[in-house]
Amino acid sequence: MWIRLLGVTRSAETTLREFLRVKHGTTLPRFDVMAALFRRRDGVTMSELSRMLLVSNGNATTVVDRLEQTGLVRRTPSETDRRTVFVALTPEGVAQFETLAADHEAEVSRLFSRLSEDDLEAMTDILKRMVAVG
Amino acid sequence: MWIRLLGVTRSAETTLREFLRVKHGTTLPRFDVMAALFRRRDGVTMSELSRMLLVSNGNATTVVDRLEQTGLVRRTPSETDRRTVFVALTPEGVAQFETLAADHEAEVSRLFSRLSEDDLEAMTDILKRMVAVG
DNA sequence: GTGTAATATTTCAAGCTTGAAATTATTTAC
DNA sequence: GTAAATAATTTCAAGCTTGAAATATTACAC
Repeated sequence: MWIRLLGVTRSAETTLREFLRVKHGTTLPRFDVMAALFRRRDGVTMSELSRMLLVSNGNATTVVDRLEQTGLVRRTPSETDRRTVFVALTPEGVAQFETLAADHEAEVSRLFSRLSEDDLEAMTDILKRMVAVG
Repeated sequence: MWIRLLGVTRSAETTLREFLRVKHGTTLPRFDVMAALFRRRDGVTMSELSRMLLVSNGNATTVVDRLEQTGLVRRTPSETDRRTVFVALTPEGVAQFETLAADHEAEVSRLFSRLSEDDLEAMTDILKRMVAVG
């Protein structure tokens, strides 16, 4: 089961990576960061971000660095705690993500088009119960 | 559903990576290669290997390079086709993998211990139908 | 208030991963 | 038989990812 789960996930990721690269000139990690920031439009801390994406802190730093360099993302130091930094999409980031999002959504639907509504529900239900044994 | 699938898979991978690092001083990609070679004890070509693991050719090359350097894996040029190379576990590789395998298996079971037999079956069934829309 | 622990982020080295280009070898169409 | 297409592998640059160490700041115990 685990092998199969990994296989399906990897295939889907490969397809999505290719899709983002060819059609939108971006990468999966960048998309993931932007999606997280789009969901939390007023900004999140670096730690929150890496927890949301299940990646290391160092990783979040470098991906945000690159997105910041291309002007899609902005860092704002917290005024109350000088350790923390808030990250948020810039207007350009929001705009670019909006054009990506619908397209990406369609691609995901296409990828899983073989599954019925019942399948999706059953799958989601099981996945919910799977979270974090640690 | 896709978000959740990705989340569960990433968490599991993180746990397994940590497990392999701490308990066995190895990495997930190395383990994956060894597992593939263990299943096909008489050897596979580099291309077969990367197809089995769903990684790029270049990636397979570098992971095999490192495993070869530490003597766990051996490359043998084909006698009939001078382009192809067979990769196989060395006796040390087999021995090391055997001690890993049982332990890894137990860790995977532990990770998914919340699921019933029925869940596992339902999940496997759905995953089977999900493969490769492309 | 001071010292210690905890928290937030970045930096760093090492390894992983990709896609494209390069190399070498085989097959196929004429 | 030869040229072109196909195939197997490696090399390469760029980017991703991790875990640990370093830095800076805040919270807490006393």
